[in-house]
Amino acid sequence: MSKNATNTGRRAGLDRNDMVAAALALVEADGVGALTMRRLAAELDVTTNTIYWHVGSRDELILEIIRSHSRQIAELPIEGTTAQERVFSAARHIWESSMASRSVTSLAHQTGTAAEHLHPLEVVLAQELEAAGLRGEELARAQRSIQVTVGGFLLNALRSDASREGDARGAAWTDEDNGLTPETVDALAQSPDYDALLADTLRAIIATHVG
Amino acid sequence: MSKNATNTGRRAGLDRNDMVAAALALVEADGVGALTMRRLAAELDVTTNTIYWHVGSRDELILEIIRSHSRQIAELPIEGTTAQERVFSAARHIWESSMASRSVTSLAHQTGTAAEHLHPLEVVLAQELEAAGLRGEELARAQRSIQVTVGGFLLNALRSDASREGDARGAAWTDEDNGLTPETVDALAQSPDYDALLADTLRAIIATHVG
DNA sequence: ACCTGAACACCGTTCAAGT
DNA sequence: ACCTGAACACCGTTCAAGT
Repeated sequence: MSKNATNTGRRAGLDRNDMVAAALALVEADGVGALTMRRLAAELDVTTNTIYWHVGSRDELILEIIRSHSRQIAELPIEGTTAQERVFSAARHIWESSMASRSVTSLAHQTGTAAEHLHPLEVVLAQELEAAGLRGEELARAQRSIQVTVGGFLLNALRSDASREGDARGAAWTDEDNGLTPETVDALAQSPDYDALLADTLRAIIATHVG
Repeated sequence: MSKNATNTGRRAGLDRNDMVAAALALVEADGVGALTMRRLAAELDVTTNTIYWHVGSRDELILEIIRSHSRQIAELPIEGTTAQERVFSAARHIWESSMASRSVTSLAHQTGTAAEHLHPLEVVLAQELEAAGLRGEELARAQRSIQVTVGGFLLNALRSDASREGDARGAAWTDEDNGLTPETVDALAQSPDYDALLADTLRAIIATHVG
């Protein structure tokens, strides 16, 4: 667990960044639930107070994790030639990197720091919207509509991850007498393909704003 | 705190429904954070074990709260004459009743029981989509796209509630050198009108599915 | 059957004290 | 300046015991 071999005295020799890095590693390895001050302290071979001294509080630690990870997000190249395609590409990048690091995304969602987390990619989206000719209030509406929608899909997709196997996700639809067609009930009972669904939804939204 | 005057012995005389009702009242009064087994026990003038005996666990209690509140959701009348208008109306009902009981909605979101919570209103939406001529897989895509989008807006709107006053919500946009137009930055820095934004977004999505 | 008292194994956080 | 030991005020949950 201890990463510094040149530890002469009882000083741990760790700084704020080491704490944040270890916390990020912990979350990525064992999920959001594993991030407790006591576990992190054990991982670093120090007391919880050491973390408090360097970081301040659990909230600050989480904010730093998000900021730190935010800087590590690679800015994928925007693809497409038309304005709609390029905006679509920028929007999907937000989805893709969020899904790529699900644990951190979950942490960001649970702590209300999702905006902070994805800001770099959101800037790229805004730039593409400007390139498409949008400005000011008009751009803000498109931007937010896209951001919020992607956020909604992330929420559901990450929840699907968490729920066990093919359990009773759509059981509510089959186990009751709602006046729906059998083929509709069947379709609703199956687990959705969020990836494809987001693509369709995004295209619909983007078409109304840039075109 | 004690609601039963006819309490002869040391028996509390409370059943499962009383626990769930008190828990629901607690959440609506003091928010999700107030729902601890110990606080609920104190509210009912019993020990936590009494709750465990009647309900089982905190997770079961929350599920029952959601189910109980789900039954209390009034089914507002669908408005509009065209298919698009009526689907829009059904979709907005999900948003409206979720916002009307924010605390329970927050609880449902945090515990992954949002689908359970809003299911009655989602059935109404599905029925309107069938009335609009959709069936099976085609309907499921429309249904989910709408549900997930509304969920995303709820997530953001409820978070805006929680965040203090007019603090640094859009500060990230103004405090940096992203190559954006000043009027765009200004627009993005302001707090969004989720209600109006959802209306626009829903119309865009619905238009692509029912026409 | 229904309920209590006491305890277990956790949390985040703080305070006084050490070097 | 940097870190420990011990404690406070909470959690959810369980177990043996009472009536």
